Amino acid sequence: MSEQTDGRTRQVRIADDIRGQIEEGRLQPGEKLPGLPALAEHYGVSQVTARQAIALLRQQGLVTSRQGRGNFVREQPKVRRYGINRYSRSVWAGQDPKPILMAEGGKQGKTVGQTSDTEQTSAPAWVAERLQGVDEGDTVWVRRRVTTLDGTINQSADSYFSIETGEQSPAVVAGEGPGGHIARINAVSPLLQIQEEITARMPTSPESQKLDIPEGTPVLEVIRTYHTEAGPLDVTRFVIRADMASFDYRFDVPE
Amino acid sequence: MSEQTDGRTRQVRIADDIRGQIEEGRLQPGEKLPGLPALAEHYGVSQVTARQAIALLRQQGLVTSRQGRGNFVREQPKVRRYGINRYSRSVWAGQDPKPILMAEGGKQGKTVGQTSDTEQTSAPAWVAERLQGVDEGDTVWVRRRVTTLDGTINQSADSYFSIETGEQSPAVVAGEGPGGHIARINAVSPLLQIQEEITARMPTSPESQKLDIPEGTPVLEVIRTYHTEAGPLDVTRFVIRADMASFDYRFDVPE
DNA sequence: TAGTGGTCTAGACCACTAG
DNA sequence: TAGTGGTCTAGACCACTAT
Repeated sequence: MSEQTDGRTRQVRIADDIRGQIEEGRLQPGEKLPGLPALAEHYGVSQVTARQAIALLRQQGLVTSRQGRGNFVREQPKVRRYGINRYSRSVWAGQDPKPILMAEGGKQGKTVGQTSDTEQTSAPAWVAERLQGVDEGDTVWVRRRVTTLDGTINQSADSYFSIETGEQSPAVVAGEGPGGHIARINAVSPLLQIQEEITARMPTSPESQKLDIPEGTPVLEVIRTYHTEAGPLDVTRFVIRADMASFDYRFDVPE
Repeated sequence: MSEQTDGRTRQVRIADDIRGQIEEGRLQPGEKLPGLPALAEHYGVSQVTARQAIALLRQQGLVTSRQGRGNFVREQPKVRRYGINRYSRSVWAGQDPKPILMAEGGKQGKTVGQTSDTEQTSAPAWVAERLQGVDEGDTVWVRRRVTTLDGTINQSADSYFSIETGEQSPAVVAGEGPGGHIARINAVSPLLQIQEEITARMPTSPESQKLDIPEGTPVLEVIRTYHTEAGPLDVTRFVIRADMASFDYRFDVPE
């Protein structure tokens, strides 16, 4: 096992040591760690082992590595708070509402990107479970978007609609037209409730690439359903870098 | 770089290949992967590189490794849904309410563990921000708990209270007495609103150990504040295995 | 060009599990 | 005992960054 006293391997012991230095503030965010040769020398291990220790820290989201430059204590990006008042009627009922995501904390945020691309696919299970009258494998509409925030890619959002919705109101599916998306939904059928289901997981490799997610950063997966008088109309799955987002719910005590 | 055609390294290419097999269902959850020597042979790489590919999959939460046995496609544990009606008045206003976490989906769940340990500490910044009249570093009460669910450790919960709350109602701080925690809070001052703030991150090494979290599994960090007529009384931080939890919020469209 | 991190190899050795 | 994964090494070579 090549342990020495406790049950920790060399790489773990080195990682723990460095993590301690970060937590104590002796290594500041953005600061460069000693190079691999120096670390290997200092701890009396091979460079490969030193590198493994750094890899552990990277997986914990504490360190980033930049080839040809060095290893650095990771700087935490600003988190955006997603409060429920970003859905407020007063926001989207106006004529030129800001994008939903911008509703709150949009002070220093500038949305760029917003790739939008609409097509048909077969409904995944989790969509079928939530869209009325849609079974798994049925053809549905998807609108896929990737949003950039302050220059860094932030989230992807895939919105699913039934074929019927597409026929009745193409503008909703295409995400175009006057008045903002919620307002358009509301025009089709009055919007009653909003549901958000949240989990977290590690991104898959393609997601890491697509969203440019650094190692050691999980994603929040949010499934949002717009419940209208005519039933659920829009089921959207957001995948958001967890280190850039915080969801905030405040509600009365339910009866 | 030792790439061949695209920009992917060998380890990534192998990992992607195996991930594809998992997603297609050709490798079923719980199934054993080929051994490292076989993988190395099949892909024409060294065992170390094959092992690295497996490590990537482990980091993505797709594979677990058991020493002396092999690598296996990870089985997803059952997720528990945390809906807001676990806070319903009708649940805790009764005389012998179930533990909050059990309120919903408690059909097959058996809570064991529940270590509880109350002491004083100095308030962290995030507590001071939320507890009225408490500054960072002030002395406050903490009650720390670790909850076991169906035999596996599931979450830790640290509840913070001001010293005043401790004087006025020791039972609330100790988490003891008749009627369940929410009811006790409500008795001190009527409970008006509940706030939950959610993020996700990778667990630190000590947390991984304490909560027995497998590699590639992030944690959800939930900060729950009980807002009473007299202000926020209880600020609790939950750290929950993300692969065992899903939070569900459904609310009316805010004005 | 020199220094940094990243990938890969071959081989040694350790620890755990099964039969 | 044989097979599995886990750690570690030394050294080769690649890719990126600074100067």
